[in-house]
Amino acid sequence: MNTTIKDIARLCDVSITTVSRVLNNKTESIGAQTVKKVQHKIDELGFRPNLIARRMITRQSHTVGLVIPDIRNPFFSEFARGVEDHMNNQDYGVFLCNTDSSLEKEKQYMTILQGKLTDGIIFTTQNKLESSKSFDDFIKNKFPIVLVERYLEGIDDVPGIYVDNKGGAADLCRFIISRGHQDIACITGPLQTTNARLRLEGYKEALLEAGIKINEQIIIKGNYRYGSGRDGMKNLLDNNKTKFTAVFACNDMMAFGAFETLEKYGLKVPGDISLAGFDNIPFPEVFRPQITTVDLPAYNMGEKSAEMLMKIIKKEKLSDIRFQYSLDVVDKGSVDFLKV
Amino acid sequence: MNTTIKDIARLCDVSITTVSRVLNNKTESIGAQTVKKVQHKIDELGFRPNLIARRMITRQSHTVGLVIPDIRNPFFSEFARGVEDHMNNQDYGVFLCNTDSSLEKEKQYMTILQGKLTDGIIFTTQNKLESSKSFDDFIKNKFPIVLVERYLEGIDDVPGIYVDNKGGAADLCRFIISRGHQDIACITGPLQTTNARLRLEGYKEALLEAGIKINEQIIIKGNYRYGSGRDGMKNLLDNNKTKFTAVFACNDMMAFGAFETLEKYGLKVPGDISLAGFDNIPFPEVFRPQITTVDLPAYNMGEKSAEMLMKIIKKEKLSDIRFQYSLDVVDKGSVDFLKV
DNA sequence: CTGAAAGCGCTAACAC
DNA sequence: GTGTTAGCGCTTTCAG
Repeated sequence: MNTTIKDIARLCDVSITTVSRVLNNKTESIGAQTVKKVQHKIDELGFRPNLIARRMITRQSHTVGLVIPDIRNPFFSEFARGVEDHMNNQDYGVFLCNTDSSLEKEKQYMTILQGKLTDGIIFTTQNKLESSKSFDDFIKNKFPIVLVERYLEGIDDVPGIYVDNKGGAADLCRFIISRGHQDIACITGPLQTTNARLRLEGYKEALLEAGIKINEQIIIKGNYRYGSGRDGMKNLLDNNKTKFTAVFACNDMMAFGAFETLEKYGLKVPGDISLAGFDNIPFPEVFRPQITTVDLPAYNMGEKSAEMLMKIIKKEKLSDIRFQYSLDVVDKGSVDFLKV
Repeated sequence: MNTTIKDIARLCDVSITTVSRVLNNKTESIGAQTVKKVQHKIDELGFRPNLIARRMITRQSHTVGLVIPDIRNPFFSEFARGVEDHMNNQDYGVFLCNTDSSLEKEKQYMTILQGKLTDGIIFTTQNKLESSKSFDDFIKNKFPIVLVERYLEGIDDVPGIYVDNKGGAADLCRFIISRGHQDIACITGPLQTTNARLRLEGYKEALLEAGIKINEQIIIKGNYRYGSGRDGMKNLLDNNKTKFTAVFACNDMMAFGAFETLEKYGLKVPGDISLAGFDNIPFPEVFRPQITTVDLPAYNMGEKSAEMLMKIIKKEKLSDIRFQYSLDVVDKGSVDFLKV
């Protein structure tokens, strides 16, 4: 049997209320002697109050759920750390849920998290259709939730944080164009997802604005994974009849994959082909290749979403129900001036 | 007000016991009609039982704590994923705690986790003295815990999983020696930690066994961080009078740092200097440099520790109280045959 | 087959 | 200053 507040009370010859008060630092109205006596016993026995019981009464779990596709993805581990650090400062804990973006797992976790296990949820997903099914309950129940880069059609009153995918992609492409490139290929993300579509839109916007015609032949569909970058590049090199001098891969992983192919074909980056990605996955600076990219402020986004969630939980007013980060291009030298 | 089991009972005109039974699938002894009626109401209202209340009674949280230094470190995110996957299969959740190896944070988290929030803890730490202070309570309380690569002096009845640091380092150095190298420098980890000491011991063992004299001049103290690899290498190159043809950095991050310096000095790896690390941090294969290293099976270790912890929680018998992984060298070509 | 009642360990009015 | 008491929402004997 575990020691409880009752045991302490008995041992100290006081009521459980008194013990409870000491435990909660409500000592203003208790004799200094009593406090000391009780505290001493608590320390002596190494007694820890049962938080579950406390939570039952106070009706808050002091925990939030963090639902992400995969903690091994550097973006999400950065993000998670941002969440945890902020929550930790507020005396909140984090319950980790990896879903692999599987609808099944997402639902399963959501159900558990709703069971009073958490006071709120930060939810991210990727690589799949933007359905709102998993959220119906949450939205109905008004369960505190913050969405991260999740675009729900027809629903705009759910708090969320977003990045300016379109603007970032456009800026990056403008940068490429400013180096003299006109024939710029694109390896897209999975176009069922809004953020992949937005990046593609940004690409098109920048080209059109520069008076460059969109050539669908050099727009290859990928899925944000390494392999699809590698294969997409192969495809571009083997089957395509249009020339191109630069490639915009819609995320870094695909850019790395594309690089593998370029290297295999004996093409230099930059020099023969310029290459750019998106995400700014953090690697040591000595690593090669270094690919020009667009930075996603993962840690900040984690902190920000934690901050928003806390406000919702504490019923404070949100300044913006949706927050959008603008994105910066990070020049790492993989895009150079076009030689004439 | 939230719906509770009581509401369902009232609405269905049955007792709360009956509702509880339906909720827990103990329907053998209930009329099919009743079950249907109750289940229907539950679905209709989207009712979810309060898990906190349930936990209070059943006295188990179905959650484990995962205490790690930093989820952003690829080793720990792999590890964490292994833990989560195993726990998930057992219907257990994971409560994430980043400590930055700070004693303060560790204690803070431990206290919370012990407060019945979790049924057990998986604990890892690094970069500091192996004191048992944080654990006194746990060990006294017999709180289920699994240590990961944490060596506690004088305590050997606490379950833990370990890797064969000494053997791995020795094998790696034997590999280097087998390529003809005799003058092998070493950049160590922080020697207050047991695992850094063990890696150094492995290095020495391999050299001695090959009849090579240990030269303390080319053993540089590092701290497992990138910067200390970079600076250690500089130190080795600038101030040291003994020649060396290979360097064993006691982890990959330091090896990458060392590589930065070598590159800056115009030295080729391999060719001019052979270089090896430890950990096998996962990066895409296109990346350069690729450093020969010793693989740490992070994901497996996560799964294994989760498995051990579950056995302890369920009071099943552990086959071994301590489990040790043997380690394999991964040749990535950064160590070549010594030119004569 | 079903229900009444006793708690789990704690907090929070409300008394004294 | 301190104690009594009534729950929080659920599970679980034990009766019927």
